[in-house]
Amino acid sequence: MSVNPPRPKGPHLNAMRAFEAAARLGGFSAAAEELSVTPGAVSQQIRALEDWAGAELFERRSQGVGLTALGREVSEDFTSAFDALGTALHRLRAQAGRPEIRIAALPAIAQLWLAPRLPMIRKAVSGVTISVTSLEAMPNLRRDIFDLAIFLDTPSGRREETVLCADSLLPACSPEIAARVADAGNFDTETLLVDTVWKSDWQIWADGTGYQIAKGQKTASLSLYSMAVEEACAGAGILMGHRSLISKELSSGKLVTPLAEEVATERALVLTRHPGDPSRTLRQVMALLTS
Amino acid sequence: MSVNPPRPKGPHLNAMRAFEAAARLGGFSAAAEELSVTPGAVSQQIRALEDWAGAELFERRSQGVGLTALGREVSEDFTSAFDALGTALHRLRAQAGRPEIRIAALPAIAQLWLAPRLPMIRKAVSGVTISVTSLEAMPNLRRDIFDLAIFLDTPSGRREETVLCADSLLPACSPEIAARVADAGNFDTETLLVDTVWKSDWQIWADGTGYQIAKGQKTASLSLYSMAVEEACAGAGILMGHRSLISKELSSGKLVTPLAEEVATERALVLTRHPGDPSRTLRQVMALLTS
DNA sequence: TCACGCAAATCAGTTTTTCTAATTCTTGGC
DNA sequence: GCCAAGAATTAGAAAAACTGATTTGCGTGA
Repeated sequence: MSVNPPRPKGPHLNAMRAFEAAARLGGFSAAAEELSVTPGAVSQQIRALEDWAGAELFERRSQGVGLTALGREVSEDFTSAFDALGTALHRLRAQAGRPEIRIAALPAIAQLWLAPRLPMIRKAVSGVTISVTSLEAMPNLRRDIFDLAIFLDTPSGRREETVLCADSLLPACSPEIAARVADAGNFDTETLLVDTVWKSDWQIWADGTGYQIAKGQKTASLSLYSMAVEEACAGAGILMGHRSLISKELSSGKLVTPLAEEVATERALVLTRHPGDPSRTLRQVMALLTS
Repeated sequence: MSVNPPRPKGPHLNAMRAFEAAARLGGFSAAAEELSVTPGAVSQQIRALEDWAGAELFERRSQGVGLTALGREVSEDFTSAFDALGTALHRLRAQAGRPEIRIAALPAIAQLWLAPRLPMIRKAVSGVTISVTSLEAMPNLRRDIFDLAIFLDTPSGRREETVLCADSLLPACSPEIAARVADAGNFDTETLLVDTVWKSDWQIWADGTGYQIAKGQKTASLSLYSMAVEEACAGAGILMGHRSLISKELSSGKLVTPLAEEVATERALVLTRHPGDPSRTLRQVMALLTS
């Protein structure tokens, strides 16, 4: 019982945040992704928290980690605390009066679906800064400060979600290629345009329709879907199109469907807002996006 | 609308914590005290948060700060979020199974009231580490990780508070000095022992009893109350005693009261625990302290 | 059976954040 | 008018957090 021990300090806030993210997402790498840091950083932070508590929060297994009983016990507490913090931040930004709407979207959605609608929105809410950030994966709206997110996802039916339009897969190409396919009766000799993020789109479509993709089929990979669309318009091959994203090209005739079969997927273009009361401007933007 | 803007980041967690503390305590210096940093650090953190939000959270006034409308609007959100975080931490520590009870107390209370009771407690809950930290001011139990706090305070009647004993002021000195005072009929020629933290104790007592403290009264200042008690026992002067802290010396006769007048104060020795369900061990320790 | 890949641990070195220690500013009270 | 209190503002120092490279452990598919 020393007379004046240094005031005992709690663990660092960042360590708790790292633990919360890892617990919620089920792994250090996923947490690192969400927090925009390396997995090593998350590992160190969580280790620090465990050292402070004097007990392990995760079981380290060869491929990945799992929560210990203790970790499971406390993770929801941390999650709801950080949710509350996120909500506080959202309110602060909303009340601070700097009028800004931040939208997160898949790169493909940002360019093919959102971009054509932006001018209309900017005009309707002039004076409000609209910023669009393209992300490969849906951010956690309770943590990252976005007002809206538009991603291709399976609708969950939660109140903060709005389905913008259903998604379906259908081949699309320039009219010339469509003619060649019609002549040949198959697309075995054509190049298939494959988006690296949605590698399996062709397979999904084939499974849904009964078509076979030939062993020696030529393919070309593109890392950006919008680039694949442009290539398809330019006659570089056949794209496996998402109807929600290429409707403009289809109606203008730049792209046509060489084969009629269309496969509906369980996913849809989903607009998600932060849970909590939306501002008037936000409601306005949502209405414009939904219409 | 650049294609891949860096993911927008929120403000640092520490900045939010600094804001929350300053908002709750009504000033940067008080927040700095609670967070164990300098006021400059708090000032910088809050400035960073304001920059992020694009709006001021505090009105800077000549002596101190006041919340702006915006600051007032959001401060409770942050407070409850950090309260939730504190509770999560408490639970983590409690569940982690490292059996430890942390007690915060005024130095005087730690040495004069708690120390004599500690051996009994240690015996009763052997295997549990009992740590005592002496602090000049009551910590915020929702933030600092203490299980119990014992301070001299006005009871608020909240559930987590237990009054250990009422406090009252009465002069105390060695029997020799008491004899001299009885002979002279006053203490004008004696030295008054003054604790620097409780400077006004003599004045409070004088106000309560009608005694006058002479202009040229000799005084001796001590920064530790327990040292003042020792000095009084050694015959160095008259101490303004807190009955709750010197009852042992009074009953053993080491200290006696040269004047019978005792002044009750509205304060008491208050035991406070963290709000939230106490562990079995904690309940046990509380029972021992209360008895 | 053996590379391979995945997820995490580790560690040194670097970057970023945070803090301190002075000094300055403003203003209310004596 | 001078002083004290509380905050702002620096530069520089200290602490924290992060990266990048490497290692480990284990399941998997050729």
